[in-house]
Amino acid sequence: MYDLSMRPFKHPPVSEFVLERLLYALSDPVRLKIVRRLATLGEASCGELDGGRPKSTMSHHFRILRDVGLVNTQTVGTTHMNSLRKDDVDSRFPGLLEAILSQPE
Amino acid sequence: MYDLSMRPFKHPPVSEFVLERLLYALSDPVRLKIVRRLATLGEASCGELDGGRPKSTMSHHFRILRDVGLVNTQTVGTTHMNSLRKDDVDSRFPGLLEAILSQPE
DNA sequence: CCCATAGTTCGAATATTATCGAACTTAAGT
DNA sequence: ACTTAAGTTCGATAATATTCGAACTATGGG
Repeated sequence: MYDLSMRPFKHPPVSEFVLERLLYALSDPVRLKIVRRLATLGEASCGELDGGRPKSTMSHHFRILRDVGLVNTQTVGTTHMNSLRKDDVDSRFPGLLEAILSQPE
Repeated sequence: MYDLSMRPFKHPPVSEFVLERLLYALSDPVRLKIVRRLATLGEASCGELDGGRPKSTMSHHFRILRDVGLVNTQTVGTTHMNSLRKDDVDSRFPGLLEAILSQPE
């Protein structure tokens, strides 16, 4: 009973970003890798970033990344294009994303 | 059957630090606050940092902080003195700790 | 209109985690 | 010795998370 076009994803405003939740989101290896790849690719569909993992698993991780404000997802045709909310995260937590993503893998 | 003096705490070498685990450790509000206070105090006993929480709970959190390499604990008399392994963390993850701890509470 | 594609949602199993009381241990003081 | 102080460890419980299959839903193409 859900409608993709009528119910776009909820993206929290910057004012609702919470440091602890952001750190938690990034503490999962799968999610950290997603964020890393988005940082280099600029944007990517969900399918491009699964490492052979089931769609439902990836969908779960993307939702968490969206919920904490790290990722923006927009529907383009049948695919969901994801990108980092870099400016938003930077404005709320200056230097944080850079400090984390610049660390060696 | 444990012996405090014979079994000092295990502190992982810098080479074993793992970014994801460190982020996870800091994603808990209780632990993040411990680390924040250690950053300002320099060092503190376990008791000084409980927020009225039971000792067993605090002991749990300190162990996690030790296990990921964030905190050093040494026995001094009957108390355990904790301090941040700032230099170690910095050497492995330059700028990370600063970036996290400088964020507004 | 039918079908494939892309991804979400639901449900359930499994695994981790947080919290705390109770029992324990060591060091230090009396 | 006895007692207190400071933490740790154990055990149990409750809350959360991860993973994935199955069913579902738009969109776009033939």
